[in-house]
Amino acid sequence: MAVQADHALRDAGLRATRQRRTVLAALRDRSDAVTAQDLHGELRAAGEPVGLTTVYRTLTALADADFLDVFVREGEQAFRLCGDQHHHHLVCEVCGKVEELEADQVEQWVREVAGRRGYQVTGHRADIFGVCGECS
Amino acid sequence: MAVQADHALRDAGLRATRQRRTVLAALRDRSDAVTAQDLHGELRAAGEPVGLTTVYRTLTALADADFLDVFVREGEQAFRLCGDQHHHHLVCEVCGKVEELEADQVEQWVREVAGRRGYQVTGHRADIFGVCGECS
DNA sequence: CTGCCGATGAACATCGTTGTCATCTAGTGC
DNA sequence: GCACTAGATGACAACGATGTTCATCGGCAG
Repeated sequence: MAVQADHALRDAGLRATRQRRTVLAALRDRSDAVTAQDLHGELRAAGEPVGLTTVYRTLTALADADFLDVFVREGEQAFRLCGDQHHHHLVCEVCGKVEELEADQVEQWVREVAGRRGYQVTGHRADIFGVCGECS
Repeated sequence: MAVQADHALRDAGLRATRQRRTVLAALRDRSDAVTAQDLHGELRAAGEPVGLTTVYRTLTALADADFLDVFVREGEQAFRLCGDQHHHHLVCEVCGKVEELEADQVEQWVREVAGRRGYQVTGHRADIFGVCGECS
């Protein structure tokens, strides 16, 4: 696993440091999105000495490399490990759990609309917010 | 027009002040999204004495009343006057122009997915980013 | 017209995030 | 192994967006 993490980091053009491995491992263990500050707090509480700046930089770097999804809520950004394929999200607003979705219907809609209006598509996003079965 | 603006404000439970009319008028004149700071700067430059705090408060209040759409880009939020019906967006990343879309396909997809996974839907968003005909 | 209460705005406080810089270390070449 | 160097770290400062305060102003109901 540590090896996998190293490869992932290497692929992103990043060195495999203890701090980065720690951050990646922490992200692997959860299906909800975390804030840099929260993650930093948890790592510190777990006895992992990692600087706040480093957590921010690591998360940003991983997000830039498309390893993480970024959610913006209430003025702060939360990160979450994600698949490497294009996908959409189903987010539980109570427990914060995130499920990834494929959506051919949406992809098709995007192509249709953009084509009809003469736009060249550079990207799109489609997310659903709700309350999952367990939380309701 | 001023009367319309007053009604709009009244409907939102807000008093029709000179500053709010000014902000609303400025928003009416553009189809791209503006930042509170930018709008404040422009109003000041145009000789309209409006406080930054007031611009923030007015935009937030109008957004809460669903008069404005809120976009988040690069850590700051941009506001844009929008129709009162639920809609999606087609955004030109070059000129910033925003077109509103209706999308039954998307609505249907949302219901399907949520239903299948046992979620109660509280909201969703679907936006397309691209380059419009004029800009490409 | 008058009074009340919401609205304003300048100054200040806060909070998430990014920049700085001296120090450290992963990973390469020997 | 070993030394070297570019990249990484982290304590701290700085920054920009937004929240708060409070004295003052003005919309609008009566």
